[in-house]
Amino acid sequence: MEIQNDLPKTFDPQSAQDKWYQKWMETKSFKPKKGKKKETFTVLMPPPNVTGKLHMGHALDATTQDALVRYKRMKGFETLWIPGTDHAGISTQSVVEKLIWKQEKKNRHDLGREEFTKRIWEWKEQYGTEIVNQQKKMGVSCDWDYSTFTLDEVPNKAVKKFFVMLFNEGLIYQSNYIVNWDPTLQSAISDAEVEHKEVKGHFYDLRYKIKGEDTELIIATTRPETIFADTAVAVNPTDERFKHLIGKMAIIPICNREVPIIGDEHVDIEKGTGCLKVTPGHDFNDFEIGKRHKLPILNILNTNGTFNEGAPEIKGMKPKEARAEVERLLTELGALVGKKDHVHPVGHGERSDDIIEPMVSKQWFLNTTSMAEESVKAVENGDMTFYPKGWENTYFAWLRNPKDWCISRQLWWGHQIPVYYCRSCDAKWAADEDPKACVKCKKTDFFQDPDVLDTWFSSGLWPLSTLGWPDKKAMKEKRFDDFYPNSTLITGFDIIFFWVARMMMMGMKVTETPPFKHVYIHAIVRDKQGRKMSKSLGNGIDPLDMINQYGADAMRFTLAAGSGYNRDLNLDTERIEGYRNFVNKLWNAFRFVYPFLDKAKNDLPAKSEWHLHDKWILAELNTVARDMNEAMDLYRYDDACSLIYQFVYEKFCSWYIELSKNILYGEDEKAKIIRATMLKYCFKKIVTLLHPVVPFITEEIWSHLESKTMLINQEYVEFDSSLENAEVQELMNKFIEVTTGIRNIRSSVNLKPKDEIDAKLFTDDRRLAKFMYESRHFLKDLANVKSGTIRSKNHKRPKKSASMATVHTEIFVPLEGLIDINEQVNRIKKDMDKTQSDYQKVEAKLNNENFMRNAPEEVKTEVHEKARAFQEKITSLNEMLNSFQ
RNA sequence: GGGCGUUUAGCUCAGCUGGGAGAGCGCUACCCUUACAAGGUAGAUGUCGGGGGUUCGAUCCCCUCAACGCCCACCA
Repeated sequence: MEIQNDLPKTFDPQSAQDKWYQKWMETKSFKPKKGKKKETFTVLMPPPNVTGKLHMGHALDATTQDALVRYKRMKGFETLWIPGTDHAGISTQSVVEKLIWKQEKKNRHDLGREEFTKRIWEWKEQYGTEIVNQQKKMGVSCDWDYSTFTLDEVPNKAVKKFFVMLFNEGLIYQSNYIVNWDPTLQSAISDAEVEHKEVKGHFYDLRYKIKGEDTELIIATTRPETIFADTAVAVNPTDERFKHLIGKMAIIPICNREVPIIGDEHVDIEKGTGCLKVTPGHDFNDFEIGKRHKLPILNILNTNGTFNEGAPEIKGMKPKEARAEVERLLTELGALVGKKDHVHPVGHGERSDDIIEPMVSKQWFLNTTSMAEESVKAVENGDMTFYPKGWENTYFAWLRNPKDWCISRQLWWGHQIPVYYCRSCDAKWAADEDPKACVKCKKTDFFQDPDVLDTWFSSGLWPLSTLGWPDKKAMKEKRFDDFYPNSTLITGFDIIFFWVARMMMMGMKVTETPPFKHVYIHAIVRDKQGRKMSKSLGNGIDPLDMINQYGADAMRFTLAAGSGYNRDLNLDTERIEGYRNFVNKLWNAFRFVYPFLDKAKNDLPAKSEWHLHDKWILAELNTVARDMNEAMDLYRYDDACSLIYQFVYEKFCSWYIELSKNILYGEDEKAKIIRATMLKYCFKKIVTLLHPVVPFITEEIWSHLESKTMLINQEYVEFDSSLENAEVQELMNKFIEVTTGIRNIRSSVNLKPKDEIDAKLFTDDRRLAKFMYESRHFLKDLANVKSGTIRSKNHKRPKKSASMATVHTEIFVPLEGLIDINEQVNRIKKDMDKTQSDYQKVEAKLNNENFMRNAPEEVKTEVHEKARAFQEKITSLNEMLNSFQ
């Protein structure tokens, strides 16, 4: 029969991608719509930084979120997915500043604040659009009308509103405090932005003279260049060696300044020499010691990290150079008594990778103590849940030990701090609207604080501001009341405290409700060897390359299949290729069904008309639907993918389609119609189940199944108890086992596919016997069985046949003369050995009194059943061996 | 220094409340069989990191050791 098929032999992802994304946009399919469920479902996209191109991590983000969003939408939730981009303060400012330097040899100060920020805006317009285009390529079904940039008007209002609120409560305060100073950025950064790295350095032992005595102290330090800022020497007050010196004065070498010797518990007797130089201006611990002892604070660094006039001998030098110079001076003076290699952690700027200098400066801080407490409670009492649960430990670790958050940055790109200072009086106030006059003296000579807020300050308010808060009109338009709180937040574990914790604190502070109910933490994408993808290693994989090469669906399926509760996802492009093949397999399965679609009815026939194959495939499909729903509800994308993958290959293509050929190419018109209907029905369910993960090919196939509707709007497949049929599933499993057995025999004697065979089956399973008999035509297609007999096991077995046994059926293929008898006998003996060893294991259990006494009834029945089955197989194998006698 | 995690087939990983070890990729053999060679059929492969314990029974629970990874922590 000549079958017409105008579908291409391989699936073309690119055209489907463009076509359907456009269609979905035109039909506004991404906008929230009331579904059969009353609830809404909200997902907030972690806004990518505007600093550049999307990487695989974003692709994973996009895939897991889009799959979830499409799934929930199909389940009938009124679903909203909010996109956006982040201004990423430090990151963006330095990228653009570098670019301008490269092109024009000008830094930001040459341009001035206004011009410089204007340039960043221009740059943002360009890259922001590029990011959106990339996301669209991936198929993200977010509502673009909700798209928000962190520096938009509403987020800016949110930032000011929140700032003023906390300022007035006294939770935001300004203080001279020791902060992490990044000399490259020339700004303070928060603790969370500091990365500690092991650095090779030295332990220097320095000799300090004691005033008025002939003794000295040896002090160990890794930073001799900071001696100029020392304001004390500390020993442990219980240290017998030194406690008599407390209260005396020590003399700092080089500068010959006198500083008090103090006793402080912080000093570790074991560490170093047990004597500590105290530098409150440039060391976090020393700052605390200084506070306890009311020591003066000296600052010997400029904002660019060079030394200032406080350290005349090394003025203008950078720390490394200065250290060498100080070492030289100390040696000259004979004050350096030792130098040992020493590896120790040193803070580096997350963005600049520069060594962080602790420095005292006036900064804005946010006291997070009570907010952190609330955020911890919300997770403890289940108002917010982490998936996988283990990540709550990371969250707790951070929030149970809250530190005040340094929120001011000496940058230009960001939300300027809404605090105003009067030049005419001493007034200082926060305002969420541009003030007209000084709140106190009413004069108009005032200025705004030049600093901007930490990027994460606006990110923390993201769940609120994207829904319009605090602007009443915007909140109404964006339906804040319907969509807040968000349902699920999906993100990587690397920003649990940067972002998740901050959103929790800030969201709960404003609304007293956690901003989301679930947080699903996905893996970090690494290369196939488990290394982080990075520019320096050159092992990054560009999602767009993958989409061009294999299609968005294949990439998405790969990422989803690799995402469960794991923390690493080692991505090998070979896997994408493998799933590209799966996508193509699905396409070709559809190509098979396609020519018969005109025969298919829209509704399933009455159950009485269903063939056993139909009952079976629908039961299997139903099981898969149930399990996939469960998997998706738990964010087990890996399970969901593997379930449908297995079903499509192992059940649907290998058996149901193969078994359908005999009917569809046959003469029985009625049977053809029923089978075509069934195939169409199955296909609709399959593409529905797959759509959240591979939206493009499924929508394409759907368009051939139902031209009037779109799959994106269909209802997801739910479990239907009326389709359950364990009996038929068992029978089909046996059928498959026997058929595979016959093929196995064929393969073992090297028969060509064209060689027809005669098969003799022996079984006492009467239902199976009946079904095998009815399936004789199918066996011709499946294993080229020309003729055969089916008998019960009390019949005589044929002599010298190729044979094998399942626990229920013996298969004999008479091939006398064609087979190697020894080989066949060995095969059976090998099977016998295995079966006997299996049997002995279960038999041992049954003979074990303790097992029989303690094991639960169902386990015992199971073991009994196994023993019986093995026994039956052993009997069968013996029959076979006998047939060679 | 503290915490978390990982260790299962050559590779990447799954194994729920303990009851005969799984998937994908790769590999081997044979096949261009009328949806698909981006395919089909059949097949091989594991002292479930080491040691101890609990149990009738441990990949799974407990203890311990080891290796690797990540996070946090004040640069004496």
